[in-house]
Amino acid sequence: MSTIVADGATAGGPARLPPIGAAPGPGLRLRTIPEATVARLTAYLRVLDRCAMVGAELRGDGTISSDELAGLVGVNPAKLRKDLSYLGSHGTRGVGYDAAALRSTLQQALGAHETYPVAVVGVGHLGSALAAYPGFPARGFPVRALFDTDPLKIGRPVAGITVSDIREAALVCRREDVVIGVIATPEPAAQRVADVLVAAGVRSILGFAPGQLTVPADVEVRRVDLALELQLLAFHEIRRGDVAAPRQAVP
Amino acid sequence: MSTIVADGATAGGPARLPPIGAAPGPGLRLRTIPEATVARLTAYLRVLDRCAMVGAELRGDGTISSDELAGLVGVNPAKLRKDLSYLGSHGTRGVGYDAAALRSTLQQALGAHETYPVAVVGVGHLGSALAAYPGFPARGFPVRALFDTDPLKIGRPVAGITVSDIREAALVCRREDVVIGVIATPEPAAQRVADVLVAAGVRSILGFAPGQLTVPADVEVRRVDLALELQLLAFHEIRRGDVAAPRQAVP
DNA sequence: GTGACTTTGTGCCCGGGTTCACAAGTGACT
DNA sequence: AGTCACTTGTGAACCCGGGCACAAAGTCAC
Repeated sequence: MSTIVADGATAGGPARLPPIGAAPGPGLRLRTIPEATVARLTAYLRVLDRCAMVGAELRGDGTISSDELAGLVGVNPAKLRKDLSYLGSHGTRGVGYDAAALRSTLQQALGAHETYPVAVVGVGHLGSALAAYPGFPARGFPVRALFDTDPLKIGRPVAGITVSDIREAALVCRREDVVIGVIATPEPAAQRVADVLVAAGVRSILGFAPGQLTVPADVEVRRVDLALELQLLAFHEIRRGDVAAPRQAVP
Repeated sequence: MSTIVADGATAGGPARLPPIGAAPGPGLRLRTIPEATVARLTAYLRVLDRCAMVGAELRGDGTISSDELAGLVGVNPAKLRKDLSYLGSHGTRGVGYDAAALRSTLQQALGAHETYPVAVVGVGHLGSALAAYPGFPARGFPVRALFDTDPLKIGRPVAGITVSDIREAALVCRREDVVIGVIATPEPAAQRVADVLVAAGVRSILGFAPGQLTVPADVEVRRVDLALELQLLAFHEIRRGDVAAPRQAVP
C-alpha cells in the first residue's frame, strides 16, 4: 500500500456525484472515503445481507440502530455512524436506519450490484486454491481466466476453467472483461506478470508475492504477504515471551 | 497500510492501552515498535538477505546507506532511519550501516533466528495451498500439523504432513510445539476452530475467514480477508470510472 | 400540541505514523 | 592537523483515523 505507489488520492476534494440516477433523496455527495472505512462498509453490508437472508430484522419495522449494527459487526457505534455519514447518511434520528434502504445504499456505493471478473496468474497450489475459492464469486468476483507458463498446465482445466498461456493474456482478458488481476506466481516472476497484466489493460492488481511491484501510476496494487502476517504474529510472540517468562513453564 | 484489522472490539487490536496511568509493566523497556515499522523491518531484512546471498554488497566495505537500502525496498530514507532507530541504531554517521551487523540486528529483533511451528486447520483448497506454501518454511514458519474434521482427509498426507483430527489438536500442538494457528476453514466453523486452538494453547492466530473472531485478550488475532482485498480494488475501480464527471460540487 | 425519549450526525480532541529539516558525528583528503 | 563532504539520528510539524460527547431532529404518548 504505502510502499508501491502513492495512492491516487486525487489532490483537492472533488466531490463526486451518484453513479446512476439514485431516485430517492437529494444527491449523495461522496467525498474521498478512507480505505479503513470502505473495509468496514463491506462488513456492514455483509451483516445486513445475512439479516435479510434470514429474514430476521432486528425489529418488525425493518429498521436497525447504529448500536445494534455496530454490535453485530463488532465496531464502535460512533465509528459506524461516521462511516455511514460518508455516504450521505440516510438514517432517521430517533429511529435508526432502514435496513433495506441502507443495504441498497451500501450496495450502490460499494458497487456490490455488479460483478468484477478476475484473472488469476500462476496456477500453483495457491493459484488453484484461489481459483476455487468460493468467497470470490459469492461477493461478485468470478474467476474467469487462469494463466500460467507451464505447458503441462496450459489447456487443462482447473476449478472448471481452462488454463491459458500467459502470452494470450491480452486477448483473454479482453474477451472475459477481466477487471482485476491476481498474481500468485513465485516471486521472481511477479514483476514480469504485473507488466503483462498492465499491458493487457488490467488496472487493479492483487499480488501475493513479497517484494515491491512497480506499475504505472493509474494502476492500483494491493499486496497480501502471507509470510509477513506470520512474522507479525511471531513478533508479538517475542514481545510476549520477553515480558513474561522466556523459557520457564511455571514460576 | 496493509491489511485491515477490524476486530478491535474483542481481541488484541492494534494497541490496548490501560485507560489511566496504571503502570502496567513497570520495567518494560520494550519500546513499543509500531506494527507498520515491524512490517518494514522484515522487508529490510529480506533485502539484506538477498544481498548477502548474492554476495553483492553495494560497496566493497560491506556497508550500505539508508538511501541505498531505502531505494531497494521502496520507502522513504528518513522512514527507514527512524524505523531502525527503534532498534537502537547501530549505524555509523558518514558511512552508513554495516550490512552484516544490521542484518544480524534485524534477525535478532524479529526473531528470525528461530522457527515458529505452524498448524493449519481446514485442509480444503486454501489449507492445502498454505501447507505447501514455500514462503512459510523459508521464513521460519514450518507447517508441522494439519487438522480437519473430514474423516476422508484425516490420516492422509497433504504436502508431506498427515492430517490429524481436530479433536486431537491439543495433543498434536503440544507435541509439535505449535506456536501459530492458521484457520482456513469455511466461515461457520471459524469461531469453533479458534476456541479449539486457544484451548490447545495457541496464542497467535491467523484467520482467513471473514467475520470477527472472539478470543481471550491474551490471544493475538490477525485476519486476512481475500475477498475484501478484491472489494477494495473494485472500489477504486468505481471511483476511477466515476471521475468521468468532472463536476464541481458544493464549496 | 407538547413534552419526553431515542437516535443520528458531527465537531473536537487525541494518539500515532509520515515527512521534513537540521544538528551532530565520521572518514577522507590535502 | 584541518577541512570538507557525507550520512545518521531525531525533534517538530503535519496529516489522518478513532473515539467521545453533545446538539439537532425525529418519534411516541397523551
